[in-house]
Amino acid sequence: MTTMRDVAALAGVSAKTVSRVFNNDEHVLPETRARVELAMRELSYVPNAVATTFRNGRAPVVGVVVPDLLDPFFAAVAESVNQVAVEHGMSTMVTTIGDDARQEGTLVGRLLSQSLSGLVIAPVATDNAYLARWAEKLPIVFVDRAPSGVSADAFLEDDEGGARMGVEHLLARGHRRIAFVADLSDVPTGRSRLRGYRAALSEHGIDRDETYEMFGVLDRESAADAVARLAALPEPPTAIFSSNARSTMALVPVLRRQPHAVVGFGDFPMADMVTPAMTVIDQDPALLGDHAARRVFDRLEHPKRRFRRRTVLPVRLIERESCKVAPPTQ
Amino acid sequence: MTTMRDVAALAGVSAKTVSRVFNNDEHVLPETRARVELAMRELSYVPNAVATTFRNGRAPVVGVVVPDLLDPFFAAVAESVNQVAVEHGMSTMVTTIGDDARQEGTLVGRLLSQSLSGLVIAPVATDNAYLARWAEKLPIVFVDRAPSGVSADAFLEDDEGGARMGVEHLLARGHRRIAFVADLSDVPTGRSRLRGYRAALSEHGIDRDETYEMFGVLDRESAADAVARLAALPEPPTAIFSSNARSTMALVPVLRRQPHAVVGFGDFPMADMVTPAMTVIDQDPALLGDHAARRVFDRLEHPKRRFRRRTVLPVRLIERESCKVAPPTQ
DNA sequence: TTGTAGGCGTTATCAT
DNA sequence: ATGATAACGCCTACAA
Repeated sequence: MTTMRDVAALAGVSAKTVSRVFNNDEHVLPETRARVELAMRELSYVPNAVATTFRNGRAPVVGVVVPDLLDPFFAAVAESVNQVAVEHGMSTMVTTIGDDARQEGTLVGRLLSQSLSGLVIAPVATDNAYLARWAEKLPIVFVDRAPSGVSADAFLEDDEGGARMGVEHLLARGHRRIAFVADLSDVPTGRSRLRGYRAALSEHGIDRDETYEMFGVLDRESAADAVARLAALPEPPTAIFSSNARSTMALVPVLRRQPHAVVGFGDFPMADMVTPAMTVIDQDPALLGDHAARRVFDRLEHPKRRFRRRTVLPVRLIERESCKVAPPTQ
Repeated sequence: MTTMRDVAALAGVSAKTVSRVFNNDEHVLPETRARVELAMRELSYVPNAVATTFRNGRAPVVGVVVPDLLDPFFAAVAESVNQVAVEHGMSTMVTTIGDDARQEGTLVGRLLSQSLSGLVIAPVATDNAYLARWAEKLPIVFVDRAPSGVSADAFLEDDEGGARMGVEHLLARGHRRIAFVADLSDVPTGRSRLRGYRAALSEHGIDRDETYEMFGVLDRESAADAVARLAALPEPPTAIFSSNARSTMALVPVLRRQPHAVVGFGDFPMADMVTPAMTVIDQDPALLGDHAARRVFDRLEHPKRRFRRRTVLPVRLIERESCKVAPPTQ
């Protein structure tokens, strides 16, 4: 690997001068510059980015931590963070942590020990206190899920309001027995959405029925199972509010056999083409990722400036077919 | 940031001893070890990974380069590379390069200057010669698309055979006028699939009709446009072979208005739930990514060993509904 | 068993 | 305008 010293030797200057040329420092004579540039080309010099990072204690890299890249929501977040990073001449380092909260600290720590310039994280752990010691050293921005145990910027979507909107949509169509399905019970977003669901019901004078709240709907099998259990209840629900896109997608096949009016939180590709076409609360993950990434760079560029810590982006309901299953005439 | 020196000072030993303790070196007295470990905990010492990387010239990081994370195919590849990396105690650095081949060199160069341990790449550029100088320094493994201008390991799916299989499926159902749609004309995978398409036709004595070969089908709008142009031909095709999942997904809405028998290359989420349910050639991107990542580590662990350079994974046809549109009775 | 010296490649500081 | 020096944190080689 050619280093600056090699280039310097060939050009008959010091390493520092090569450094100056490479970094477009003004204070280099044009002819010196020319000689150095020639030498650089001759040796096809590429700087060792690690050495530079080591030197200034900061890598031109933004870390991205998401549960799962197969979820189009998080893929979109990662994608847009990456775009913004590239705009700023940086790279992204993406790590997925799965649904296992216990791994989170280890994996994120491994990432952060790389002297990243910033971090965008959608955590799965309910306690992110392990990030506190890093937060002074680099901007950390939460997306999709609020920080807990550490104070940091956060870009969230209106989980509670969105859930409420979805449930109200079902109520407006005459449904009274509305179930709630979600993937895992302890994900922060899931909790907020559950709150919104309950709020909508209680505002309409409907008593909460815990047997209507189902968790663990991760795939088609568990979705079929959940719907079967709901159908077996003495007063089976006529509608379902699905708390996240993954659960919504898993529900689609069962709905053909056992129709229920459904509204899901989170749009997904082809949601309008599946049968039934799914009515969803749309979140715009790309925008979320974009905001988060820009905040990282804002913080880097203006260390003193004060920013709003928590930004909640609105969501909107996209009406398609799945909400149109009629309630029983009473 | 606490360093080994800080820990050493507190524990009353040399930095080297701290290093030994941290790396589980045998030659440390239990009591010394205990003192050092206490000091490490007290200062909550985390090693500077960049310094280590700098020192041994190699980061515990595998690079992943894909065109686009929103494409579930590449998301799955990235996801499984990441899993294998984590298994080996490493992280992944994912960069997306979009469809712009000209950016590829720059972005990949930026990535590689970080002293990565290995690279898994699904290139968009038709010439990857810029990788030649890196290939001696770290294992580079191509996925999905074969290397050109550099020799490297490659894990590919059987593009030509898969396309042939898909077209033959349509032929077997009585179609004779079969169109080919793809995203971009110069992607290597697209070329192979076009070859397979042509081969299947010619083996069945059908003359090639270039007006049946459409490119630029990237989204629903361009898909509608392409189908309209096909329908306007003097002898409009009755079936379509779609060269990739993105194009196939884009085609779904038009097919409802203008039915054609369709087989697509590449499965996608919910393909069985959309209307019409899409018949596809399935590729298993997770397996592709897994193989590629493992090859990276195999190369790292056995620098001398010889490996098969090119591995082609089989594909299989998943029959659903979209292929069942009947050809006109003649 | 423990410690010292030196260097990986780059760049900030201070001279000249 | 250019150069010498030193330092970033860690680890290998060698010494004690």
